[in-house]
Amino acid sequence: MAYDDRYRITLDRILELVTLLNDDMTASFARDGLTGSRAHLLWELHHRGPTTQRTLADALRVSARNITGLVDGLVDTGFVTREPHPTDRRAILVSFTDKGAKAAGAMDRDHRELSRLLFDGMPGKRFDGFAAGLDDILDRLRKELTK
Amino acid sequence: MAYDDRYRITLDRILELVTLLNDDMTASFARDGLTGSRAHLLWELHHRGPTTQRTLADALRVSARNITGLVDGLVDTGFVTREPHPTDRRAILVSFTDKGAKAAGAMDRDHRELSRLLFDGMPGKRFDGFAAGLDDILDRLRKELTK
DNA sequence: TAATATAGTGATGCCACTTCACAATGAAGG
DNA sequence: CCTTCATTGTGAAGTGGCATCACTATATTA
Repeated sequence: MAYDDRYRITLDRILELVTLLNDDMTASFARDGLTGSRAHLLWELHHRGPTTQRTLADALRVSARNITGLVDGLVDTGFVTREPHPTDRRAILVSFTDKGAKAAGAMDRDHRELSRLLFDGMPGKRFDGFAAGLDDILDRLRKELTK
Repeated sequence: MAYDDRYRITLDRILELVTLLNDDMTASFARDGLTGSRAHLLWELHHRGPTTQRTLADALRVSARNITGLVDGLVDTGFVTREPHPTDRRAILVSFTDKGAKAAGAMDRDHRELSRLLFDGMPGKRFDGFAAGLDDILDRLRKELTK
């Protein structure tokens, strides 16, 4: 088999992995009453603590307007609250409710669980080989996209 | 470093790969005047030839109603046409226009090009190691999602 | 032929995302 | 202090993907 064909087949497998991961995570979020975007916002909040909407917009790389909408949804469904910013009266701090904090914790656990599902019990050499190749690919892609 | 941590870091890298690939492909589609979903439909058409909307709905795993919308968009932008089905007067055959066929060809080339960008020049052993690990992961994930 | 299944579409609604315009507030400089 | 400029967030309006429900037209089958 030509190299070119092996490359294409492997790329197809990567794309299949993308789909499967996406489906798995989407389903998992849905079980918690979340969408992917809202979960992403929660994830960011989990790592930053109470955060300004502007900061969230930059972190998620979406428009400020879109953050307003996502936070609206998360407030309606009880995951976060909007608190006044202590020093800047223009700004708003988004914070977890109890429900939101719990959901973020669940995401943390799901993340660990998924990583175990993928790798646990895999021969060390295979894992290392995979990780090395993955790093290589990532470097190539990052370079391509920045240039 | 604990194994668990290596697993989590590697999962994070996979997720970064997902994002980068997604961005790259989305940008590429946009250059051709396409969205991801419309490109997906074209891709399917490329591999099947003139196809019924019902069949497309099953192939893309979306509702029939959604296919109507996607085809509407692709007709408006000149990528496909709707032709009567020769034997079933309920059904519609979606076919490429010249522009659509060219776009599908371009997607084919882009796909090859991307696979080369990712793998070309990579040491054979590293590629093999990556491919083996990828297959392993894919098996685990497939099993998890079917059960 | 009558009952039933199937292909496609209108209506309606949710979610993610954008740009543009604008109000309130903050910051910097004269 | 006060004017000018920058920034935060939101209303308005639009695009696109997606779903369900109701309905029409056309098969299929008993």
